[in-house]
Amino acid sequence: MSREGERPGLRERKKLETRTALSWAAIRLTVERGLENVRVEDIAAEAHVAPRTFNNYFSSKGEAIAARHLDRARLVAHELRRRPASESLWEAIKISVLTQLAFGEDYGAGQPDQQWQTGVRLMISEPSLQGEMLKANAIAEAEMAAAIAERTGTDVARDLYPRLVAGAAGAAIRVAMDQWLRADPPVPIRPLIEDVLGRLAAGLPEP
Amino acid sequence: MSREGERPGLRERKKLETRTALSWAAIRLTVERGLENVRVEDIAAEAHVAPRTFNNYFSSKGEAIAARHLDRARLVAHELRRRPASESLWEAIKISVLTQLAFGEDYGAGQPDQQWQTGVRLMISEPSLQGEMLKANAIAEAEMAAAIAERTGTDVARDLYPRLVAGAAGAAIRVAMDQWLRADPPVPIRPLIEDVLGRLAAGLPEP
DNA sequence: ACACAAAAGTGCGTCTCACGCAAAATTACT
DNA sequence: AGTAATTTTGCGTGAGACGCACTTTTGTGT
Repeated sequence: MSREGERPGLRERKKLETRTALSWAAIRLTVERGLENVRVEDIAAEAHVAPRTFNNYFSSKGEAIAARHLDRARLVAHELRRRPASESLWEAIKISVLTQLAFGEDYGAGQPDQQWQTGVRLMISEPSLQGEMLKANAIAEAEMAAAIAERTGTDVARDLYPRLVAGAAGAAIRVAMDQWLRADPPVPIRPLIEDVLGRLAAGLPEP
Repeated sequence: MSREGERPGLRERKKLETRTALSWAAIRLTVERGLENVRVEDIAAEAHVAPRTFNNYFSSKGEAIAARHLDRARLVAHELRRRPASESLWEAIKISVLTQLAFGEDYGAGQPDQQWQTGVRLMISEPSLQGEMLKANAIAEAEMAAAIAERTGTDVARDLYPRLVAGAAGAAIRVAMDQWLRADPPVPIRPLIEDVLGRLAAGLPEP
C-alpha cells in the first residue's frame, strides 16, 4: 500500500504521461480536422492506448481538450501560493498569471504556424468546448480563491472576499486573453493583463 | 411571409410555450428524480410533445435545464438597457439585478418547499449541469457587455472596459448567489448583491 | 372562405458516446 | 521471485444527438 505523502513513482508518472498524451492528441486532431471529425477512437489511437482507456481519464472529448487549459490555470493558483508575502495581493496575482503565461506558447502565441493559429481559434469557438473551458476556469478560480483566502487570512466558506477577487480576476484574465486571441496584428499579452488587473484594482472607472 | 420587426403572433407564442414547458419539465423531473433518472423521453412526455421535438429546442438535457437560468440572466441585460441615463452605471447594474431577482422565487427563495430546495441544490451541483450554467452566464455577460458599451459610449469589440465590467459583475453576482444558496439560516439576497457590487466599484479592498 | 406557402411537430434510422463489469497485463512491495 | 494492488483492455448496454423526409398546424393572399 502506498502512503499519501510520497514521491511520484513510476506508476504515477506513466499515468500522467498517458493523460497528457491523450489531451494533446485530442487537441491536435481537433485543430486539424475539427471536433466533429474526431472520434474517441482516433484520439486513443494517437495516444497509443485502447479506446476504453480514454474514458478512464476523461469523460468526454471536451474534457480532454480543456484539460491542458485547466492545468495551466491551476498553475496560476499554485504560483500564487508561492509568492512572497511582501508583494501586494494584486501584484502577486499579476506576477503569477504572467509567469504561467510566459512559457505558454501553446495556444498560438508568437508566430509559430498560421494553420495552427486558425485551427485553435476554430476549436475554442466550438460551443460544446466553451462549456468545458468555463468549467475549467471555475475550478481554477476555486483554487485561486483558496489561495487568496490563505494569503489574506480570510475564510473561503464564510467571507465573500476571496471568491470575489478570484472571480473578478478570472473574468479579467479571460477578457484579456480573448482580446489577445482576436488581435489581428498580434499584440503582447503582458500589457493587456496589467491593464485589466489594474483597472480592477482601481474600481473599474469609466474610461 | 412575415417581416422581421413584427409583434409576437400566435406562432411565436406557441413556440415559446413549448420551449418553456420543456424547460420546466426538465427541471421538475430532475429535481424530483435526479438527472440520471430522467430520460429525454420523459421530459417530452411531461411537456406533451414528441421526443424528437425536444431536440428541436435543446441539444441536451442540460441546456434545457439551464434555459430558465439563461432567460433570467438575459433579462438583467435587457433591464440594464432600460435604466435611465441619470443613474450611475453601478447603480443601474445593481437595480437591474435586483429587479430581476425580486420575483424570482424559482430557485428556492423563501420557504416554499423543503423537498424542492434540496432537490434544486442537488441539481445545480450536478457536474454536467454546471457547464451549462456557466455557458448561460457567459452568454448573458456578452449581452450585458453590449448594453454597457451602449450606455457608456464604448466599443464592445475594441475596448476592454465593457466586457471587463460585465465579467466582473457577473462573477460578483455568481458569488453572491452562491453564498445565498448555501446560507443555512436563509439570508436576504439584496444585501449580498449590494455588498459584492459595492466592493467591486471600490476596487476590492482587503477587508 | 379557400387554397397555398411557411414553419413547427413527428417518426425513423444511424452514428457516437459514456460507462459498468470482469478478465488480462502491468507495477510495486517484501 | 511471489503476491497484491492498480491500470489497461474488451465487450455489452442504454442513451443521446441529429440528419432526413413526412405530416400537421399556422399565417397569408385571393
